[in-house]
Amino acid sequence: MNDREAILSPYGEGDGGTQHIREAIRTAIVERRLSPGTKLSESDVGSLFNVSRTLARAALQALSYEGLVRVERNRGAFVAYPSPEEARQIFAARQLVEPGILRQAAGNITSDDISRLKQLLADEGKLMNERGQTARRAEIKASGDFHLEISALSQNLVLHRFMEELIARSSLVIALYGRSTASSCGHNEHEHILECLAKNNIDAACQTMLHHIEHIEADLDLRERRGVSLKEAFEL
Amino acid sequence: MNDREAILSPYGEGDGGTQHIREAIRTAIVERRLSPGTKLSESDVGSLFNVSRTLARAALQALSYEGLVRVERNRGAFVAYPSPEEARQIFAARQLVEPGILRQAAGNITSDDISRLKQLLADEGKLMNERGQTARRAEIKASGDFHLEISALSQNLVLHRFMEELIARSSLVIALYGRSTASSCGHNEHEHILECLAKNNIDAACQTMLHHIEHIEADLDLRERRGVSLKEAFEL
DNA sequence: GTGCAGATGATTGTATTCGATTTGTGCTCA
DNA sequence: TGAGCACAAATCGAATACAATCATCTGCAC
Repeated sequence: MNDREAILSPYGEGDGGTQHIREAIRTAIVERRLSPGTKLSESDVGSLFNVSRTLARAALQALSYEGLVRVERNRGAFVAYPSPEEARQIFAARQLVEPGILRQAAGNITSDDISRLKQLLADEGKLMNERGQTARRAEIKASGDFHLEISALSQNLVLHRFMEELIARSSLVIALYGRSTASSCGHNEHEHILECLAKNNIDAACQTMLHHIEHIEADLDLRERRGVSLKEAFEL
Repeated sequence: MNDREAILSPYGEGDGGTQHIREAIRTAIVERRLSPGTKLSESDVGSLFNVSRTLARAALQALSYEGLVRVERNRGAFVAYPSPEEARQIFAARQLVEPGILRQAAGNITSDDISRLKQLLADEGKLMNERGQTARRAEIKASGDFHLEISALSQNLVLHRFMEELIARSSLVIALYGRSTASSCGHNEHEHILECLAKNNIDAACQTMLHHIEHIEADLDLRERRGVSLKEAFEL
């Protein structure tokens, strides 16, 4: 997670404490430690990180551009509560871009990359066998990381940034609408994609990727949880 | 441009004056009234819009997430000066997503949409025949608007947002590296795409779209303008 | 004349303050 | 008892103030 930092923040990496707060909250959201709808008060965030509201506000603003946080005027910031429609759009976008990204990545991949990815999958596999919330969380994260590694290999920062957003929001969606621990079924598919890449069978890799995303989405229970809006969720 | 506003800002549309400033600067950049490398001092921006530095800063920050503005720590904000590599990545991303978006849009398009788009192209054509900087600027903008209309028809906000970013940055790139007024050659291609859509010949539309983007990129003179950095550009 | 050191001015980074808006609570009155 | 209104608390929105950083300019030594 260390050397990724450079890739994760292509523009204005410094920005003092804002970036730090942003990353921390982002990770917390992706790992499900913050559940959708949770209120993120500027004062609370600020005091939590020992900074003023100014920086907290900037961080929350930044997260709202990624779609992870919803800011309502004069109300405050809340962890995003993606609607089923939003979820569908996110996965439609992934279906659209990921095969293309994979194709580009395949052109740049080295054997070193392949073994590194294999290691990543092995780690992911270990997590799968563990029980408990933290393992489950780490698993969600690791599952996303595979896709991010692929997009990094495409050597296209614009696309990589977009994928970061999509993966983060996907995690949120899975956390919300995920039916089972069936993300484990995705694990095999990750391996299969990697095998195809190793054999330079790019078309098969893309096919598998498409099925993979399809499977993830199929495991969701995309039914409206709320009648009018997510308003009620705040009070809990 | 009025009713598009709702689409343009899916999240947190209010945000007081920040959004206004952001739109104004964004439009100025896209229309080439602000050239790449120009310094955007927080105080200057603030006094220009009669707001405090706080709001100016927020607007610049927001623009930096779109890639239109570059913020350097303790240095300030500058209109982005995309590198040739960045330009290539932007167009690679467009090549990747636009055919897919077009395909989705084709599924939703109505005859009303088609006539509206025809009108848009007609307006664009008028601008092409005019001379002068302002006409050229409006033409650049109109050319991008066609692609944005298509992405709006895809009814996928996530993808639409991404396209907004790509189109805006493309304008910047064209302003920087554009060789001729050859964006006019793209006009015919827009028409051709629309004709294919009208005939429900989706594959041909996608093909044309790919060629179109290719042509735009081919018209660029993607050679590094600066040796070390864009530092010199600031002083001018 | 050239090069380094310190001072100075401008600009950004962050905190604090004041004002506006919303929400929640309790009171009054029908 | 319940609806409506008014006041109070909390939170956000924006502006201002202060601190830190960087760029430049000057002056002195070599």
